Amino acid sequence: MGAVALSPRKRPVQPRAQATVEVILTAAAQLLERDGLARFTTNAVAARAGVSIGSVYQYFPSKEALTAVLIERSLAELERSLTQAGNDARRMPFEAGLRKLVRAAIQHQLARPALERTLDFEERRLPLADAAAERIQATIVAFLKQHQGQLWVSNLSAAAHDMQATMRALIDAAAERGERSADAIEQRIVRALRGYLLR
Amino acid sequence: MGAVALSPRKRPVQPRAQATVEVILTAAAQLLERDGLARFTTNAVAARAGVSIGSVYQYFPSKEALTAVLIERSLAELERSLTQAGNDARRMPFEAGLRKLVRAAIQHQLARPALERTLDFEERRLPLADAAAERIQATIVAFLKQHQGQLWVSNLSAAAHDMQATMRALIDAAAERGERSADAIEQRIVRALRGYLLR
DNA sequence: ACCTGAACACCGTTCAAGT
DNA sequence: ACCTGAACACCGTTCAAGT
Repeated sequence: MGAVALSPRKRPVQPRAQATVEVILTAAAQLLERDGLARFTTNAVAARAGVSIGSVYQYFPSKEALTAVLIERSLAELERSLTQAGNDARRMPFEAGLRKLVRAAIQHQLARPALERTLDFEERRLPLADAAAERIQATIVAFLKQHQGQLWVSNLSAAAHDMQATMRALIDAAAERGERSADAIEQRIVRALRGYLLR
Repeated sequence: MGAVALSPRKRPVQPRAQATVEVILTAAAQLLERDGLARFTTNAVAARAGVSIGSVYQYFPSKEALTAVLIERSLAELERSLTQAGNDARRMPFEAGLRKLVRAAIQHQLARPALERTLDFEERRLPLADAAAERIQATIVAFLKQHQGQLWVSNLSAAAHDMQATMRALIDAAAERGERSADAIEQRIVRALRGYLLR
């Protein structure tokens, strides 16, 4: 029935408590990375973090709230490098700028491919209204707007959405095959997006 | 520790039992479609199917075995329409053939987008060795081989894998935005794949 | 052959009790 | 303020008992 509570319950004020929260989040990330959602249990998180289950629920109102924080942190990180890439791209021709954005996404996703893939899935399942996600979308739309004259697409917002989906899919697919060369992945994504976008 | 058992446990021989298995699978599909993995419980499946939980476990050794059968059926269906499309494509130039394949994938995925997306996620989580999936891959590789002279890609197997990932991503993204026009989706996917593939 | 439902181990979450 | 762990409702899975 009721929606799942996702926002952290209570802010840790003492340094000791901040450390507890970090150790819990680290354990959660490691479990999600190693075993995916299947063995991601609150008991396993507490055990791996070396705290009692009660401590987990003191700061996180639900299992999903743990995932939500990991998603937010990941998005904040992606936002930082994508904003930087977007700024660099401003003085570049279309394809060089596109390459900058693609490169930022690859580096982010390829750092921890298994974790990112799971977070991604949960991101679409959970009703997060994340500000970083909206700024990421806005950065891509701004890039597209800048080159709109050369582009085939008219709905820039939908195009930005499709770009993110395509980048994620091709990075995940490469990671699944065990590929690790960012250069080769970059080239393929740029080719696909150029075909999608250009007039 | 041990791997999850995925193959059906026992074949229903009497018509009554075949009906039981079907009603269980239908309930499972409806639950997955409506609520995703979150509320997909064996108890809910049994209740919705109107059978006892014992009956579910008589035919399926685990919850994942239910999902596995749904995945296999979905792949078998996609294989049928993709094989047909591949045959039609044989007498066509590259882009018309590509369009045939893309159209088949769209029609399959857009029929039940939410269900297909969840099955897709589980497909990569579960250790399925599905024959239909390999024939789908082979069909796409065969198509690529036929036009290899015009193509930029050298690793046809990786390219076929990327094509499937791209198609799924762009169909899912469109479905997520509420888009329902197969024509518009087709055009965007064909543009992206043409850019990816062509020299 | 097929179906049932109580039983058991485990998971998500709460809460009274401690420091 | 922070932490603990027993307690409870529920879920995955089994199995003895039925037709």
